[in-house]
Amino acid sequence: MSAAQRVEQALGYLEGRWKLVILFQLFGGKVLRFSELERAIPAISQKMLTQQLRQMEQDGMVRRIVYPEVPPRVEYCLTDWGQALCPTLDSLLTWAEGRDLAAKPSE
Amino acid sequence: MSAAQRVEQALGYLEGRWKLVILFQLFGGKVLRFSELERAIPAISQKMLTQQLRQMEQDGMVRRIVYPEVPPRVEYCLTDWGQALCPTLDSLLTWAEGRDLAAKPSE
DNA sequence: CAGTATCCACTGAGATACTG
DNA sequence: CAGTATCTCAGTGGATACTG
Repeated sequence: MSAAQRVEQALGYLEGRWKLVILFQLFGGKVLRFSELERAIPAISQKMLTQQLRQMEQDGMVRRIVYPEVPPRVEYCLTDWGQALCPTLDSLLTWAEGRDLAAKPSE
Repeated sequence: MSAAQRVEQALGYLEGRWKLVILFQLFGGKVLRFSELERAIPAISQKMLTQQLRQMEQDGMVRRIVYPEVPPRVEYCLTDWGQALCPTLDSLLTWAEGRDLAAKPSE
C-alpha cells in the first residue's frame, strides 16, 4: 500500500461533513449524551449525527455507552486513539496558517 | 472561525480523489510535465488531472509553469507551502497506524 | 502535448416523518 | 430520548470525444 493510499485512508476517517465538529466537541475527554451533541451542534440533523457517530464508532475513534434505562440514555466519548488525533489536527492548522502568511490572503 | 471550521478548511485543500496522489508524486521538489503525471498515475483521467491540478494551483500548493513552445510544455511542482505539508501527512500516517496497534486490525 | 466539452452514474447530505 | 426510514437534490468523479 502506497503512502498516498495510506494517508487517503487516514483522511477517510475524518471525512464526512460533521466528524471534525463532533471530534472537537469531545476533545479533552468530554462525555456527552446524544441530545447534548445535538444541542452543541444546532445545524446537524439527527440522521447525520447518528450516521457520523456510527462511523466514528466503527472506525474506533468514538466509544458509545448505552445505559439500559427508560428513557434511554446514550453517551459518547473519544477513545484513546480518537484523542490522539488532537496534535495531528494542530499540525494541520499550523500548516493551513502558513498559507495565509505566504501571501494568499483567503482570496 | 472555530477550530473545527479551520481544520475543515485545511482538509478541504486535500480533498479530491487524486490530490494526495499528485502531492506524493511531486514531493521532494520533483518537477513533472502533465504527461509525466498522467503516466505516473495511470488510473487518473485527463479531466481529473487537470481539475485537481487547477485547484491545487489556486490553493497555492502547486506551481504551474507554461513554456510558450510548440508543441506545448507545461510543468508542475510544489510550492514551499505544498512541500511544508509533508511532515503533517507523516503525523497523520503515524496516527492512522496507531489504530491498527490498538486492536482494530483493518476490520 | 495539454488540455476542453459533454454526458452520465453514484454518493453525501438535507428535510421530513415515524418509533421502541 | 435516541434513534430509523424515505425521499430528494447537488456535487464529484468517470468515460468519451474533440481542439489550439
